[in-house]
Amino acid sequence: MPQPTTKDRIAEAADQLFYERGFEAASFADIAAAVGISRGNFYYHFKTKDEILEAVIRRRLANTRAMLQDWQAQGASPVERITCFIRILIANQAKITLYGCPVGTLVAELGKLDHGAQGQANAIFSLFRDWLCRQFQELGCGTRSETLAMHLLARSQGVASLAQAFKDPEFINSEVEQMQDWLAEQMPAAASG
Amino acid sequence: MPQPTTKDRIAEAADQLFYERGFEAASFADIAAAVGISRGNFYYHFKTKDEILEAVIRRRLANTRAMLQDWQAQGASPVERITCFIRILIANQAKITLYGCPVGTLVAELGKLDHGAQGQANAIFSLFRDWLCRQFQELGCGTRSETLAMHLLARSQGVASLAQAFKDPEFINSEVEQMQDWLAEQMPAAASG
DNA sequence: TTGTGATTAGGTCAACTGTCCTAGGGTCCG
DNA sequence: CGGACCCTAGGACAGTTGACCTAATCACAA
Repeated sequence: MPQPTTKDRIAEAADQLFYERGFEAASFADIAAAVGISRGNFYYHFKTKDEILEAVIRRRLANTRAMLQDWQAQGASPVERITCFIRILIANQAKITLYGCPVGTLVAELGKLDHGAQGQANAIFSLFRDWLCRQFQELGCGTRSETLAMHLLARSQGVASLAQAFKDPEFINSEVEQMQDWLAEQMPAAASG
Repeated sequence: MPQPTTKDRIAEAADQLFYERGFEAASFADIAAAVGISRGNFYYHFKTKDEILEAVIRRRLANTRAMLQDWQAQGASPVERITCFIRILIANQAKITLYGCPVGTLVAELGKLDHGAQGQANAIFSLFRDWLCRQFQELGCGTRSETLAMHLLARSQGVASLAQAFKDPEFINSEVEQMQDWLAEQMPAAASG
């Protein structure tokens, strides 16, 4: 299909607005204005706001899966692939400085709202965690792989949080370098060197 | 004063509710119910919601300052004092697993709302950063001190984010241990050992 | 052409928000 | 007693929200 459907365009606009303003703060009217359709028209495509949220999460899950597959194909070694992950922070530097991590901020907000979709949103984190875990296993980290994956995920989250708080994109560069050094230290062969 | 004023009780209840539900999601009605006063009565004590937010931030700033002073008195060495900081994650383990970091989630939300008070809320982060920076300087880390302070702050944020996302208090213990090991490595005297 | 289902615009609805007003209950002082 | 002042309760206000309906429009097949 060459043309994206209206449903897709709504999901795309909602995706962006949920990121920039948060799930609750982004209203139907905002999304409608962004797509260029009338407010009432929403009901035909999505019956509730939660349905839009689900569509946005499904969209992000699909995009994340595709990205991970790309990295799997691009990176020759596990270290190169994990480096791809670390570099998202740089690729999205400007947006992260403004709005933080899309996944982290959404999961945090849904958690505070006791929203049932928090589990679905968290599946994006799980996607990254499991993929990273597999890379560390290939690297030969064995049982430590899951711990290392969670550790790297946490550090990325922390970097995004503080970069947004202090509006400091440079901090991202500094931490990314440290993460790459850390990654080099995790290679079992180099551990004793 | 043995009895806290109504204004203080409002600020205290708002503090907790802003933490648990977020600033926007916590309504006047919620806070009023928590304090046990009528909705309309708010206007006498706080003219706008932003005034309540300012009071909450002032409250948190004061509490943070007091806590840092306590650590300054308690910890004999800089390492012990920094360890105090790391251990807040464990002291507040249950709440962090439910609601994340109070400072980080508030700053992130205010940032997304383009709220003018983000700078004030961020001052809490600066308080921690500057205090940590001084500890690292005393430890002999010199010019690296500020980088180390920001790094430790970021890691704490990351740990809180993921603990809340995965609802996993155990992850906090695991990361706290690593942070303490990392801290030991930063001591210049032990760098070559 | 007519018909049919997909899509849209515009508008209504109750519920809730932060804001604001007013009447009155306390308490102290003269 | 009476007036002044701090505090409170309850309700009214305009604005916004998500939800929902209906009539009109579109594309396309028979």
